[in-house]
Amino acid sequence: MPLDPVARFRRFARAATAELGALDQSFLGRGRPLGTARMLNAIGRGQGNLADIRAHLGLDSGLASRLLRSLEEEGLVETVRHPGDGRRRVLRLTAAGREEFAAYERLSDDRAARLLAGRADAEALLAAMDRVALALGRQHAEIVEADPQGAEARHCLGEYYTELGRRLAQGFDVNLSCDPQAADMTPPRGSFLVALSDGLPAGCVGVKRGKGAEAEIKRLWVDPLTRGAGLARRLMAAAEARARDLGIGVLRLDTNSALPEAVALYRREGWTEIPRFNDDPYPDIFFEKRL
Amino acid sequence: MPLDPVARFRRFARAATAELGALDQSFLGRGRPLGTARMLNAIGRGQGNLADIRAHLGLDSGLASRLLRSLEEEGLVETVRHPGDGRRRVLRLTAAGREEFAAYERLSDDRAARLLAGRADAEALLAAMDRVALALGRQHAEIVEADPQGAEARHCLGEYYTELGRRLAQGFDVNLSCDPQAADMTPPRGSFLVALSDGLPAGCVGVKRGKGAEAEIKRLWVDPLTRGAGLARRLMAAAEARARDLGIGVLRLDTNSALPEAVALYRREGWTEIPRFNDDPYPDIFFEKRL
DNA sequence: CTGGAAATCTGACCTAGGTCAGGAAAAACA
DNA sequence: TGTTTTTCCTGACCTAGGTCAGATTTCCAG
Repeated sequence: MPLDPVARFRRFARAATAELGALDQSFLGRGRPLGTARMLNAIGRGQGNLADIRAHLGLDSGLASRLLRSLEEEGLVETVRHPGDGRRRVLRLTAAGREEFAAYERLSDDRAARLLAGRADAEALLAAMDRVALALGRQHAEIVEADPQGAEARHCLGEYYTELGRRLAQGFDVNLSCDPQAADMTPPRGSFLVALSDGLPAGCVGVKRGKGAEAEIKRLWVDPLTRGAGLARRLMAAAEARARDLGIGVLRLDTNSALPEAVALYRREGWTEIPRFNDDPYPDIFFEKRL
Repeated sequence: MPLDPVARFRRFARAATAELGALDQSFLGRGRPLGTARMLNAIGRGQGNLADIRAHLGLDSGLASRLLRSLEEEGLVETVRHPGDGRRRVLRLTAAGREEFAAYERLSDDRAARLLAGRADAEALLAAMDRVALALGRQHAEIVEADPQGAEARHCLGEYYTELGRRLAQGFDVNLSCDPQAADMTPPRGSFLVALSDGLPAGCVGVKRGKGAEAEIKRLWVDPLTRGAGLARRLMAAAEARARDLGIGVLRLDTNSALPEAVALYRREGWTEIPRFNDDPYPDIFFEKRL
């Protein structure tokens, strides 16, 4: 007796609206209108550019200007001339502003912690939330360069190894594979890119410089929940662009035919198959692309 | 490399806020302010009582009055005196109002259908949404009397049988058990109660009248995702109250010790164990309660 | 150096939403 | 019967949010 999918979706929408509406309301507890609080939040998250904030929050320029003014009058935000462009203003929290921002963060964290506390099935609930969040926010992931030994990278690589172990017939042991050196994937030699969906890692790719001018794509991975939205393609495009910036003329990569969606992606994106170029035990198919 | 639970929750909150905020915005497309649209919606869902709507939408009496006036002026709603209490007014959609209400419903349905369409993992996504919706909206389930052969009841009973089959060592086959007659669980003989979480069934219980004055509790079931919020207790309390209304003085029930949480619930709620009173092959433990 | 474009600000104005005090009508109660 | 309570309505008023036209300052291309 399956339930109507549309009704299920709408039940979800109503429950989430009610819950998250209450979350919005809780922001009003600090005696500041919601619009002002949202702008403070955006600045606190490092958005220093008024135009970006306007676009992000969907505000009219007049309104944005007034909200900013009121934050300045409260002493929470200070503005300085943009060094390169005198028309712009760069926004920054004052000490008091950082304090206030932290108070808002605490409100959200407490609420989240309270909702999760004392639930035996918290992990299952979080997994469900991840799935929904990634499904709703698929397109919004942003790709940034990251430290290949940082927390985001370690999360992605851990998931990558786990998945390889599950999908390769012979399993996967990092120690048997040629694990790239971090320095080879750090500028100016190479690069490591992470896709962040709302600040949490959702995918990665490395550009690893070898001896001399040769370079390889390594460790392409996308969170299973996010697949199907073209994120792998975006990661590859970003990696190629970054490689070009680093003066790399030819990229190579190795992969395994047990990963057909990856092989199909490479073919689709203009990679050409070449003979084996290393003695790593795991790959069985090799590609090259001239930039 | 597990991610921070609070960060995961907040990613979910942000994604859902953005998505569902857009959903709210879409209601503005029909040229009516949100408050008015919400009131139209509440009336369309059968809320005919102004005070209830005020409470439900959290409106001031003055504001509610004005919103209602504007719907009347548009010719979407008509009010008549409450038959028993001349101070009250009963609200009802006109033909034009029903048309408009249907248009809003279609907006929501289309949006839901569009988001689900073309997703290979739609069922997994819906399951995740169910889990989140039930976790967030646990407390809101309402208990109503239903036709034991209606769609909600059939859904609950199907899930109930499946779960019994999984949990009883010998499996479960409805045909071997004494399946209650629908008429015995329909007023005035008995009753069948369904818990609805946002309109979708989340649990059920039956009061089945036997020959003469004896009566039994049957088919107590709560959706696994909703468990832990006391819904089973509420269902039992509602069933007992309904039984009392129907003039029943003593209730009995049978269950199985492979369902320890049910047995614990009965003991906690004041039921006393009695000897076997039927020859059904599945139960192995029997209870009674005087009302 | 000059005219157009970009980034922001200012003032005027509007709507939606919300609060409050009090009024009218009906019901409940003593 | 008269008094109190309940239900809803009305008018006055306020705030947050949003729009628009035009001003100011700066940048940039020619």
